[in-house]
Amino acid sequence: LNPVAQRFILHWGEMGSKWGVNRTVSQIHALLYLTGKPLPAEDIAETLEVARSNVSTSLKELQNWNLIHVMHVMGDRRDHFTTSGDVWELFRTVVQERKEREFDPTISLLRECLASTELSKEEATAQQRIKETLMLMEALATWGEQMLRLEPATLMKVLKLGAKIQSLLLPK
Amino acid sequence: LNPVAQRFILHWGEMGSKWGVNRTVSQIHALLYLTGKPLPAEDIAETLEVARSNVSTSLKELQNWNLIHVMHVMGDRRDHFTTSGDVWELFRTVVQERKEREFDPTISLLRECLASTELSKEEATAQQRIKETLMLMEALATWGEQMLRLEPATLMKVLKLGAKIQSLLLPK
DNA sequence: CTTTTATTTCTGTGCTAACTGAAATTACAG
DNA sequence: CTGTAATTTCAGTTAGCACAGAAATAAAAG
Repeated sequence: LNPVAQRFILHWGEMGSKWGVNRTVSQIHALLYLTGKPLPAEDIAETLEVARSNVSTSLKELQNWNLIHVMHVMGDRRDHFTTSGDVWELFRTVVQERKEREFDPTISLLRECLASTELSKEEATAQQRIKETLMLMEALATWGEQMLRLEPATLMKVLKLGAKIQSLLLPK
Repeated sequence: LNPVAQRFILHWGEMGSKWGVNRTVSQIHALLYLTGKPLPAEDIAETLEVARSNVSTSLKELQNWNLIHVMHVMGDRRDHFTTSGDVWELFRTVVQERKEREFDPTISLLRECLASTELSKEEATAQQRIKETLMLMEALATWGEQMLRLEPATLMKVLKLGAKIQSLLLPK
């Protein structure tokens, strides 16, 4: 394994950990991403020097995240795995999944909190703050959904526009 | 502690864990946020039923994240802690910190990877993909910085605009 | 300066999640 | 069918983080 690739993969693993993603899972994904070719589980295990069973579990996890898919190679019975080479698509998938798994349930909970009658008037501050948290999260969720539906190229333009968006906003 | 507040705090703790933030740290922050009033470490420990020392460490951590600050109350020697009641400000702070701690170093690493001469031409795919990852991250970083400099109200308008931004983009 | 109060640092323990290696299962080849 | 290859599941181990409690330090009061 090329030293540059190795550095990338190790860093990606650490990065994953800091964001609540299993290290091996992120490493495997990084490897598939850099390699660009479908790899069988055994090769992955060898390259990353982890147990074959660990690779199996991690691949399942990556499939649950919709980040990789199985492929087959002529004359080879083994499953091979690839990931998209489009970094935008990968980004979109991760955001999408995390939104559904973590963001949406939190929004539900906040709604329930506000619907509850158990908050007395001494807790007006708390109620107000939960409300504002909910509004922020709803706004982010809706906006995120819309942004991720855009084409990568369009999305890139939006990013490039950056703060200049203000000027388009003001005339109103 | 109000049952609603309790639910909120517990959920926030779990949420934190999933994003790589220590559970107690997130819980303390949630408590301070809901309470709205400066609390001494001891009260926090009692309310959350964790060790006083644990609170001490977690408060330090929150200070490192610029999420809370120390206050003093007349006639009370103890340190009291508060967090901003502005959810936008909190959001901004977290994004800012994570960008500096995790995003920026990754960008540096990717640059180093590309500058390295160790990638042979067989690894052209890898090189290309690192490059695209770098470009995405740079674009996000720059854009994020600009967005977070905007006033909360302006930022909210941008979110509300959502995908309609496309129409403002097309005429060009 | 001594005593009390507040806070932090440190050390050991416990818990969780990750991981390995073995066993079981599944899929396929002959 | 039988045997082999591939994959998954499972049980036990390990490693790392979170945490409690004790000890140390710092700050203030008297």
